[in-house]
Amino acid sequence: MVERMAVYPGRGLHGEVVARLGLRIIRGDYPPGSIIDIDGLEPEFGVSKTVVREALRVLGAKGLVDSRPKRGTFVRSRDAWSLLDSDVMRWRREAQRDDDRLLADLSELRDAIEPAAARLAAMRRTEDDLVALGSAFDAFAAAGQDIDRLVAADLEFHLRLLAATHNELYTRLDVVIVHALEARNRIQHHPEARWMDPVPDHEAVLDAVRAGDPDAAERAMRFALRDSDEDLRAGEPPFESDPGA
Amino acid sequence: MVERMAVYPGRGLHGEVVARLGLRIIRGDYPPGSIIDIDGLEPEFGVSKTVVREALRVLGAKGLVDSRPKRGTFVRSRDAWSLLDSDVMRWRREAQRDDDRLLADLSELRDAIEPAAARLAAMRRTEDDLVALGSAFDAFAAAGQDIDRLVAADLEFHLRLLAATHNELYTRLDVVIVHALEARNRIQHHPEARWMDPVPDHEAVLDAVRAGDPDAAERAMRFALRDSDEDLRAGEPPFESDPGA
DNA sequence: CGTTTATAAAATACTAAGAAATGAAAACAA
DNA sequence: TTGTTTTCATTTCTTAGTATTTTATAAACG
Repeated sequence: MVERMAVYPGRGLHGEVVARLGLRIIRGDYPPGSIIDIDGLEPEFGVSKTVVREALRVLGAKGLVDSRPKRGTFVRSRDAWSLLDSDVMRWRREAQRDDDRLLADLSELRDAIEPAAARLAAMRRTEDDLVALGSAFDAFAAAGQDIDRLVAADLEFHLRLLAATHNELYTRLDVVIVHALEARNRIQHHPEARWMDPVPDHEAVLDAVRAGDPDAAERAMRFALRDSDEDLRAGEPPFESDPGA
Repeated sequence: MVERMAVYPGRGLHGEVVARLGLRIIRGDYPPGSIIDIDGLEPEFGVSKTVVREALRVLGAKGLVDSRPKRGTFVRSRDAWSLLDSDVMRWRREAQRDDDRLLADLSELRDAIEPAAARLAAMRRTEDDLVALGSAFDAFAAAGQDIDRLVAADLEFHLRLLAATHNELYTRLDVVIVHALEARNRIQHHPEARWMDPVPDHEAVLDAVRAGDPDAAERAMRFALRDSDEDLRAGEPPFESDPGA
């Protein structure tokens, strides 16, 4: 099983402050440019100034805030935020500010990354990669109607594929896959809306990667993503395409 | 001009510690799993324990370290590092540990991202985007033999293109472009190795984006990237392809 | 009148020392 | 062996105070 771990919250009191402040900023409670009253924050969270400062350092490391003598601690403009950071992404989803737009952005990024990753994986996969991909696929196929197992196996498969590129930067884009799938699964909640069977699409990708056929792998992945997108569009606004009925 | 700003170093004493420790970790001075003696660090950097702690918080936010009671503060395994973080990327390049591999990884990522970005840009570009792209291109064409101006305009063009996608996640992948170009320019230092004229390739991209033709934009970008890669291969190992001469 | 140079103040930045909480491992008991 | 308690190293947090940086203001100067 692939392990992933978010950094914040966790690890003590200050992590709590990081999480809550980060969420607030992303939610827009403190608009960019506005100054955060850190002395007022201290009693609010019931922690000492040191903890607040450490939390702000962490948020600063993720591009959310900056602080200078005489000017104060302020929220940086949105284009300074590390939007690809795992925590920032999670806070964004928790804020549910623009979940639709986020999902759209994530999907567009997947469209670029995953076919290319499939291509690279077909060229570079090791025996271990194939074993991992194979077992993820098997779990996928064996999940049947169990939504949770299905979702987990789906994620596992795509992450293993990224890893099989043996390109660390592709591998680190796992955050895109994780949140794209989570966001999608939230929308696609109603189980009775039987979507297209995803197993054949994934099998085609796996076969191409096994065969070491880059072109086929890329093509199969494009196909799988398109099918998945269609499911999504079909799942969301019920029968929007049939207003006359 | 597009503004970019690295977060660390800067902003006081603690930023210095962050930068130096980050570089050390990425350079491999403290191998993953090893425990960092923070009490010993204190006199070494000549700062108080608080500053060391804040620096470690920042590094923790970027996935480089973690610390737990009774176990100590330790370097996390490499696959926890935020390799897409701007600072981590810079430290990696400063460490020059595996600059070749990094450049290869970056190029492979560009191959996936930029054609897709060109496609999106062709569909979504605003009038402002076209003005910005146009002036970047003009600066590019007018740079002549001035390497520095040429490099700056090149970067500007590609960043503007990312921005024209109007997809924040694509836009934030600017870090990939920035470091890919910087790493490339370091290798491609010798100016007399006259590479292929890059202006026509960029012009084709610009024209397609102007015309709102996604397919043409994607194609043109692929073409430009391929030419650029060939320049690189031609520039590095002199005449390796002609061992018999 | 405009420009440079001192001054003041507001906020962060840093230091220092100690108390509290945590959790891993050892000691102990069943 | 297995489960429970105790120990203790280490981080975590608190508190209080000092230093530094930067901006804005005002004064001196040409």
